[in-house]
Amino acid sequence: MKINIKSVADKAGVSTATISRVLRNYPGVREKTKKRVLKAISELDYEVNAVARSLRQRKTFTIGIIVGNVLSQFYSIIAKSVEDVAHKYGYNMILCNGDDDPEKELRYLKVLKANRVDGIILTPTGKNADYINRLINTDAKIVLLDRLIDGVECDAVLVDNEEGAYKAVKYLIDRGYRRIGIITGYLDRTTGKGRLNGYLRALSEAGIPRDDNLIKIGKFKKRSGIELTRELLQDPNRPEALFVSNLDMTLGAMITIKEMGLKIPDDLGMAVFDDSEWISILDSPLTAVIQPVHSLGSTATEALIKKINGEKIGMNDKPIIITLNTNLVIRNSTK
Amino acid sequence: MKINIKSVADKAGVSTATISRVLRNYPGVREKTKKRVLKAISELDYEVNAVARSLRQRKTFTIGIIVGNVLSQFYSIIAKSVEDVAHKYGYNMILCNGDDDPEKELRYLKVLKANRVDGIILTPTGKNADYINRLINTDAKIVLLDRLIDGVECDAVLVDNEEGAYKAVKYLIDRGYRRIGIITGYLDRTTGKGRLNGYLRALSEAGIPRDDNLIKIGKFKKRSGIELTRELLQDPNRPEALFVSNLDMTLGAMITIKEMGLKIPDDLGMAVFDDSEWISILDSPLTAVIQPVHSLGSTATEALIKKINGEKIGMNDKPIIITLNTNLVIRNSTK
DNA sequence: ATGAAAGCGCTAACAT
DNA sequence: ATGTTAGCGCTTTCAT
Repeated sequence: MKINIKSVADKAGVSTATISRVLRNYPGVREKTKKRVLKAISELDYEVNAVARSLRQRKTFTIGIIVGNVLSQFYSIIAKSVEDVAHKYGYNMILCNGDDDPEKELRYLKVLKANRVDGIILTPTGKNADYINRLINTDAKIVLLDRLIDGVECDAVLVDNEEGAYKAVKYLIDRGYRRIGIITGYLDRTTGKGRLNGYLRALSEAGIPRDDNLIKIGKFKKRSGIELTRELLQDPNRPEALFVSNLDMTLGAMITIKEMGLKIPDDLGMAVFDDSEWISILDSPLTAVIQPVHSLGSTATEALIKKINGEKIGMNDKPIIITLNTNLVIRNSTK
Repeated sequence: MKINIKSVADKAGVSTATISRVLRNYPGVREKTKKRVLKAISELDYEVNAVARSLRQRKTFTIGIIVGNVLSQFYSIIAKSVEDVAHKYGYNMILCNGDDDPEKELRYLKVLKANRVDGIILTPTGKNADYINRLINTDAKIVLLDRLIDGVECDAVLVDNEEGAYKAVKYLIDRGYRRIGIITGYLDRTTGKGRLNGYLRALSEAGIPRDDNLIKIGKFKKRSGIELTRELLQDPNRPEALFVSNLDMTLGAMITIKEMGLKIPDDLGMAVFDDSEWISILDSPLTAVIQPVHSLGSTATEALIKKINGEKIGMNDKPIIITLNTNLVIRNSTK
């Protein structure tokens, strides 16, 4: 037997309108009636049908989030912080694993639209600009996280990648290193490009000429870290220090370094982007740029919910881009 | 201007029923009509309203999953594997972070019910047995993951915790250790209890008497790992080897061990439950019990979808409990 | 304070 | 092959 608002109404001897009022704590229901209704609800184990409610109210109280890959620590922290804030405001979260694949991203954007989520937080691949622009034009509420998209004007929450990388590389330079290698990811991404730029700025400020042999571009994945580190370190004229620009690549780098039998900091100085507790218990804990990952997620979600509620978050209709700062923790990975 | 199935119908000059048929690839629509409809759909950028469809079909093509804590590697792998399989069958996933908190668990169970998800995968806290039984009785499709609940009969997918722990501890014994400490979590959980039992079985088979000073029970969290390891190792009569029964506690244990300046394996032998790539690049990579985490998630999801489709997965209406095996990887954490 | 009834956008049974 | 229509379960306007 299916129970719905009608069953409750019948049982309580009132109309469905009254049940609805009680359900939403609407004023104007006599205390006595309310009691009777609540009794019926509990006796029938009635739970409102959110699907029907969403249809009627044109509001789902659900936000969608598309992340690159839940398996990486960065995104799982994002997922958690988004969910925390969403929940605080009574929203549910549909988590989608975009896998950094533009096709999956597009598919999920469509799924989220079909499900009429109230808003979307997107860690964009950088593609699908057309579709995303169309969404924005049809009044979809979107906040970008961690990266921007060429050709799309949209509110976003980012990290100051350049400054973070700059601080780390400058630290290496201050410690006396001159030949510093960098391993970074996709340059068509805000993150990859920014981190490279920070590296270059630190070098140039110190009057160290750019050496393209020391610059390796990969995919922000462990595999890239393994391979690029090998390329860099097998060179007879290898760098004295390494800056690795995300955690997954750092894992890869450490695998190669261990395999080659190199010791940090004796054989190689190191600084990395992204922190992890595992990094801090390594034999030589790594100096790292800490991203405010939790704030990234919560800030984006707060902004999204404001947008959903119709509050303006930027000024004069320009999209707002919030940039959060990083911190450098000094550990024992340099001489 | 809102566009719905009616707008498309008007534009294509057919009835909404025909649009619906095209949308769902129903046979019995003339090719020519279909083309016209598709054209109208694309021109209007129409996307079906899944909320309305769900209401009508009484089917949301959504499954809910409640995990302990997405921040831990274990659960994020689970989330990913569940999502992969769900997606393969055309289901979306609502991810809920139960935080191992019975109240949050209950709240989320209600949310999922209200949203009429087609099924639920639950990593249970062990509480809320009454509510969960009521759900099951009202025909909700639920599969438990990783743990069981006292007083609830429900399909489940587990790991052979006892056997895994047994193998690890037996290995330590085979390497010559006799005084072996264990750090484990909640004994009222299938996991905590099973892992302790495996430890005890290995000891008893080897004729080593149980020593309660060597058994530390905590919360499966980093903090417990830190504290319990300290208790164990500060004892003048400290164990020669340590078995830690999950990854978060292992992180904690390593923090304490590093802090105390102890060396593995010289000062202490180690074996742990759960693997991680970080564990394998430690100075002394740890011998570890590998759980088939990915299979856990995918097996549970496959089972859930079968249930949703009305296929029986157990025999004669008994719930089915699938137990997956673990593997022991030997590394360099013992003498 | 409460009820009647329309309608959110879709699907499915039935009719043509 | 296509259309008509009722209705999924709720909310909301308008009556009373």
